[in-house]
Amino acid sequence: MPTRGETKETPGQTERPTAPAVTGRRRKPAARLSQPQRAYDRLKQMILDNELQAGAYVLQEELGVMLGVSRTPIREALIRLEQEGLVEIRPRHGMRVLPISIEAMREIYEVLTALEALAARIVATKGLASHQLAAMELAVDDMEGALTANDLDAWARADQRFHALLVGYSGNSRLIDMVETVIDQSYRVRRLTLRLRPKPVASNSDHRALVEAIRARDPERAYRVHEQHRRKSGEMLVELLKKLEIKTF
Amino acid sequence: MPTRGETKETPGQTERPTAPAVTGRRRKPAARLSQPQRAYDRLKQMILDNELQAGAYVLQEELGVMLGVSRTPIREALIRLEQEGLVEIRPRHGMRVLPISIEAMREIYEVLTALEALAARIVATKGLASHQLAAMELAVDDMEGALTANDLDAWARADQRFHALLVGYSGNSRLIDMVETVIDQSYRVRRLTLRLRPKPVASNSDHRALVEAIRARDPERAYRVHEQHRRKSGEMLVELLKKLEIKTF
DNA sequence: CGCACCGTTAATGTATACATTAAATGATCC
DNA sequence: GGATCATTTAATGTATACATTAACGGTGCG
Repeated sequence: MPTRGETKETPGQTERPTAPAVTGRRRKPAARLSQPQRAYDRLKQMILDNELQAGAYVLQEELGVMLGVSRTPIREALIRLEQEGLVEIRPRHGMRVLPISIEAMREIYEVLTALEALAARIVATKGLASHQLAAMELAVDDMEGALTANDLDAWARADQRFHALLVGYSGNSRLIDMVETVIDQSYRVRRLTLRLRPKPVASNSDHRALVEAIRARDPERAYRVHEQHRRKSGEMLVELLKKLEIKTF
Repeated sequence: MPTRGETKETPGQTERPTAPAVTGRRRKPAARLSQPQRAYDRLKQMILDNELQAGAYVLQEELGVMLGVSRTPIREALIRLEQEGLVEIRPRHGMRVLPISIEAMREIYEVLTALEALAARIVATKGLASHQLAAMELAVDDMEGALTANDLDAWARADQRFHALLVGYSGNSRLIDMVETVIDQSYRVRRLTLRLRPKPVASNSDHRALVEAIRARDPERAYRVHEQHRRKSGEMLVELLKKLEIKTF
């Protein structure tokens, strides 16, 4: 497909190229963020960091006290978190951090695989500037280094960066948002299983193969390689969860 | 940490098998819906029906008067609509119904194609009960009948039903939600171009081929057939929009 | 005549008061 | 003793009052 510059910028949604963790909306760098935005950021951070235990009910009032605001901004933050699938709002019981079931992980990796494979195809079709390719390669190098140094957290960060770069380079804002949503939903499980899973050694050759396919401008190879990659890790995670015999996280 | 309650069930998200248009959340059949839910439903309906013109700014106060509620439920509804990519909230100008650009349509059909093709693969892998296959075939029959009767609106409804059935049968709630989001985002454009596009005659053989692949339990064929189908219609729509030389809808 | 500054104001952001309602409790009756 | 129903109550749902702030227009100065 010709990468013709379309008419203009998309007046569509918020854009957020490779944001790492909690961002949500808003982009004003200097402006003091609104209370709902701050509440959203902090709550999301607490959920992802497991400071708010999955399954736990917390009342709006308590959340307000925790963050030093009234219930109004809390409610608005909760609505967003609910729509992102991180919490559930139950009429008289407060909000509940949603546990992730095995079945949920299956669902998540199913869509994640399809979406990221699509991103790989798009990126390989468009081609990348050399500094973009370099950024992806750097991420792979960092993963390799982290593995050698036996630093699993550093590996996870670099891996996350690699995938975020790939998806971000697709330029499709809807794709980017959707991937972020499911990545966030499954973040806790990945984190908690990081030290229980086999060392991610095979990952790296997958990543290098993807970069090569992109460099070679071979969309179908990029698609296939990356789909396989995500499918494998998804299946590994689901199997791991089954073995752990823990129903939810 | 104010941890209350224990890890109990593992209900993922809201489920909504084949809901046709506006639903959002909540499922209580008899219960009177909350004001935010009602506001959300009505506003979404008005947006999709083009009663709220794309690009138009409307103040929260005005929306409240329109729906007979205060700003509080309106705000909560707007947050959801914003997150679904239907409106934009601008600090002092009210909310704005987002116009759909050509670029946005490209993005939407890119992810829609990937997600529905995934649904086709899943459904063909699992297989369908005979009444489910019958429901899909009925939708195809209805499309055919509508075409013969030259009733484009009926055709569009049946087409929508067919695709909703396919995605719903995948059983993947995240997939279902994501498809619904982009379908809603692009609804207005499809509606407005319904009479400008060539008669959707090829569609039907695609649909029949998909049903056949599902019946034959051939996931890769189902995937391929449906990806082609959505890709074609996406490209057709984008080309049509370009020809119309209208930048946004 | 134009530009910048400042005060006004309209709209939102936020807190709070009030209404509603489902859950919990206890008393009563079988 | 147990179950049902009325009552209480705690939490949310909703409206409203108040605070904040950016847009706008007018005025004065260069």
